This record gives sequence, C-alpha cells and structure tokens, in this order.
Amino acid sequence: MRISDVIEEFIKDLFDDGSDAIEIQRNELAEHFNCVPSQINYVISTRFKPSQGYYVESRRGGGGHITIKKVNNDKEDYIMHIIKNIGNELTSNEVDILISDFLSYNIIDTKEAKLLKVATSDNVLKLSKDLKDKVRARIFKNMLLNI
Amino acid sequence: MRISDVIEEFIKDLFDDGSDAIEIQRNELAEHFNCVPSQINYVISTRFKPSQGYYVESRRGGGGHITIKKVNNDKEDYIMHIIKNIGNELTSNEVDILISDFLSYNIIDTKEAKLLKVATSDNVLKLSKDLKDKVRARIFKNMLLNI
DNA sequence: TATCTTAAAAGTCAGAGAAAGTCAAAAAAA
DNA sequence: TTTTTTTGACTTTCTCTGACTTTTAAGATA
Repeated sequence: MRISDVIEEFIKDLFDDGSDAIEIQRNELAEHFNCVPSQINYVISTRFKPSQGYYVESRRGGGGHITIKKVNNDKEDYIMHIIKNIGNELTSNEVDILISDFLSYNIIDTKEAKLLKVATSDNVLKLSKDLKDKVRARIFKNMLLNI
Repeated sequence: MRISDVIEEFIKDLFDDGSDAIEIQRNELAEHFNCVPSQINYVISTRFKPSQGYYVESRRGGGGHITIKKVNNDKEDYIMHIIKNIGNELTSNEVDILISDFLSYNIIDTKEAKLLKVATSDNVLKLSKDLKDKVRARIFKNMLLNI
C-alpha cells in the first residue's frame, strides 16, 4: 500500500471523534510516517480537495499548523428541499418557524437569521395581506438560495 | 500554542468588562509571560492593527503605558450615515451603486452583498413601480441596520 | 523657578529560528 | 507510454529575541 493512502486514512481517522475540523503539524506527521514533509502536501492536495468535501487552511512560522475542515453539502441539500416545499405564499409565522429550525440545525448563523427575518417582516414590507405573503415567499426563497 | 496567541487572548480578555479602552504596561506584561518586552510590540503590531478594529497609543518614561482602544465604529457610523441619506424610495440602480461602494470600503462582504441584492431585486419583488421602490428602500435600510 | 540629570519606561530593527509551500525531477505504477 | 507518487532543494511566511534608541517623568541642582 502506498504511503499516501496510509496518510490519507490516518487523517480521515482523526475525524472519527465527530469533530468537523482537525489540525495537524506537517513536519510532525511526516516524521511519524517517515517521509518528506512535502508528501503531506501531496496527500492534502490530491485527497482533501474542496470537490472531495474538505477545506484546508494553514499557518506558517513557529507554532504553524494545517487545519482541515469537512464541509458537508447536507446544508445545501436541506436548503433546496425546504425551498421546494415553500409555496407561493409565506406568513411571518412560518418564517419564524423555519428560521428557528435552520438555527437549531446550524444551517444558518445568527446574522443570516436576522437578515432573513428583517427582510421579510411585516413592518418592513408594509403591504396588503394578499401581496405581502407572496412577496415574502419570493424574498425568503431567493435569499436562502444565496446563503 | 504560541506565546503570541496567549498574549493576544490575555489582552482581549481585558476588554471583557465592556470597556472600550484598556491599558497595559509593556515590561510588566512581558515579565508575566516570561518573554522579552519586544514580544509585546510584536503581538500588538500583528494582532491589534486598525484594520482589526484597534487603535494603539503609548507613553514612554516613568509611569509609561500602552493604551489599546477598540474602534471600528467607523463601519457603523458610515452605515448610519448612508441609511439617513436614503429616502423613502430606492431604485435597483441605486442599490447597485451603494453595494459596490460598500464592497470597496469593506463595509460588507460578498455574501452580504448578494443577500442585499437578491432581497431587493426587481425580479424578486415583482411589484408595481410605485410600491417597488418604497418596499425596496425599507428592506434595504432595515437589512443594513442588521449587518 | 528654571534647568540639568538620571532612571524608567516604550520603540525599532535586523537576525535567528520554526514552521509550511512550491516545483520539477526521479521513481513507481497503471 | 502515461499517470501518479515520492523526493528534496529552495522559498515564503510567521514568530521570537536581544541589542540599541528614543521619549518622558521625576528628582537634583543652580
């Protein structure tokens, strides 16, 4: 088995505790596997690409490290599913319920929640009942698509 | 964890009582962390830059000290100023200009820009001309208040 | 009082050290 | 042969250190 595969597996195992971000030190890892440090870069660039669901950050210098984050597209799938299930109209109450669901599932952060809420609130729209819920549905769905 | 990060955190914790300016003594702090005094300068110059929302002043000589102020009210002031200058109506064109100004002054990030844009776009609002620009102004201003 | 002196701060800057990144050539595998 | 993996020399970025400089307050002296 090639060393790259072993390192790949080792890194993936670090996620086993359920965390969605892990941190490694390039030189330390290279020493552990008895390979040159740049081998770690190779593994990362071939096996932890965004298209494979990972996002990588790093810092050089003393105490430097490499952070690998798992990005899941569960989020996008969930949002698309919700959007499809919102009809042509949406009440302020329904918005509140959706937003609180999104927050508890960590689909959006509190800032996005505030923006969604304010952009679709009765006070801001100030429209007749029949127009209001239609406009609200359109704004809400389109904003969601951009989150 | 690197010593610079520890010192950074220590200083930031000093703001926890809500004050927007804190005062430290360079030598004292260096002694506390068992590092050379210039390390404090390093931390300040890399972690407390104006671009990071801090403003630093100091005095030498007996009883000298370093004062760190939290600023970044610039952003809020600017936003408030803009909001006050937006009337009751706002065209799609005006939105585009404002958003591109905000972006170039780093008042908002690209995600916020997209949300502002989509929530106020003609296609989404789909209202008669007289209503549209009024609703757009309200949505835009209220969203800005929450950025 | 006015000035001079000294000590107590903070500031600067360049060099050393500690990481990670790059890239192309060699080697191995498909 | 073509593609993937491995290697290592060189680069870049970030952190830490210490010698030296500058500024200022406070005390000493005329």
